[in-house]
Amino acid sequence: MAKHTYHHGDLRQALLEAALVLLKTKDAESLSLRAVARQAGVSHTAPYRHFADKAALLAAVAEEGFITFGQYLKDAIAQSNADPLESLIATGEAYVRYALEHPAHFRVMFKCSPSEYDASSSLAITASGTFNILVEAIATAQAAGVLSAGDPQQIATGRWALAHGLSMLILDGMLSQPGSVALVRKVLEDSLTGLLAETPVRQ
Amino acid sequence: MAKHTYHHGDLRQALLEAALVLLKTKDAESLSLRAVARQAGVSHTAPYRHFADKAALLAAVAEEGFITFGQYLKDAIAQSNADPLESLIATGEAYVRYALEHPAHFRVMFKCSPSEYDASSSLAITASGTFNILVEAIATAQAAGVLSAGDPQQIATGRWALAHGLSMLILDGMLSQPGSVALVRKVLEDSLTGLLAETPVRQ
DNA sequence: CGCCAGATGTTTACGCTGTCAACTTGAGCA
DNA sequence: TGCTCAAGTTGACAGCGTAAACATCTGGCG
Repeated sequence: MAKHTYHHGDLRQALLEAALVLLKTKDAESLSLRAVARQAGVSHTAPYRHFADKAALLAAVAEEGFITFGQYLKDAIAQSNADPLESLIATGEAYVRYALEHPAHFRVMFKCSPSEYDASSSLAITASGTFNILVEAIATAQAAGVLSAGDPQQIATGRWALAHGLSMLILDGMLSQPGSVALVRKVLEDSLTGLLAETPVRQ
Repeated sequence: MAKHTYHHGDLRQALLEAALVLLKTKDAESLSLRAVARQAGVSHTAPYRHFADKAALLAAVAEEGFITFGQYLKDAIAQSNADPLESLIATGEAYVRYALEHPAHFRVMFKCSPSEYDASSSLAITASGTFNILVEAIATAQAAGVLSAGDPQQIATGRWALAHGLSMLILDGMLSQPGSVALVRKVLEDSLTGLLAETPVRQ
């Protein structure tokens, strides 16, 4: 398959890969449509044949991110030796680890304009699929009897928000990056056990 | 004080106010240096007499945000009737409320490039001052005996991260915005009491 | 086989952006 | 009074997202 024909063959995929290459070395801000096209060796308007606008390209890039991101979460659960509580800690750690290992990509994933989430877009479906990994981990822990009852969706929201906040704060330099790994685990644990001096009475 | 002289008088402050006006109606992305200058009724390079570059202007805008943001937190504590646990919940709610009421400004506050936090910049000092409000609320709760012992700084990090994550997720449309108020309170409470089925043993 | 229609990629152009250099204005001090 | 220098302006440049007009290839139909 000749790669140098006028017609590219699969430019859409090539553009996504080019974006990934740029995100490895550049930051999220400098990911311009034109830079992606250059990286793919194509004119600066060629992407418009495959994406409505820059936001659509970023949405596709974000979607790819959510897939590997979900893999991080699944791997973390798989390596928890079926310990449901350890799974919850591990997914939180994996969340932050993904953010630190792919900072630019992570930023793109969560910077897509809200309009991109409006409809039942492909991105929204993929993102909520990733979220569901967490929900199921919580349901598993509840079924094992180690986690209190409650809406798994809502509990997952709390865990997600905690990991997301930690990731963002570290990425934005508001937390000292060295030593943050130990801190992340401690915070994730505290959030499970609670912070009260007296153990609360549960019905 | 004639406002219409060639020399503006206090253009720096005027630019910050112009930025605030724009942030009320526009989103964070469209806050351009030139738009701020236009809003202030001044040529598009005038800001360079007061700010090194766009990032410096955004840093100043962010700093102003942290001040009113800190006021939200202080007000929340003041309205908690000296109940230390309620203070912790209320600060979390105030955090999210600020984010929802000033979404664009909130985004600017946490989008300043990490380099802006490098040195002991004015922004970094103000931001950590805001953070300290939380730290002190936690120390107060510990002194009152209602919160378990532990590094207040680290516990505050967890609370901050949780509120930050909730804010970001709501702003990015990943959480249904209606009904999010109740959810926020529930999540903040759960994070205090913990999620375990069995009450953990404390040493 | 020949050829045309439409998908795919290019060129050109527009207004916007951040930033720099050179210029002008005027306020305050000697 | 006149000089100096901070403060503001004008004009320019490259890069950006995007639209319109154009070029080129490919698949399917006669």
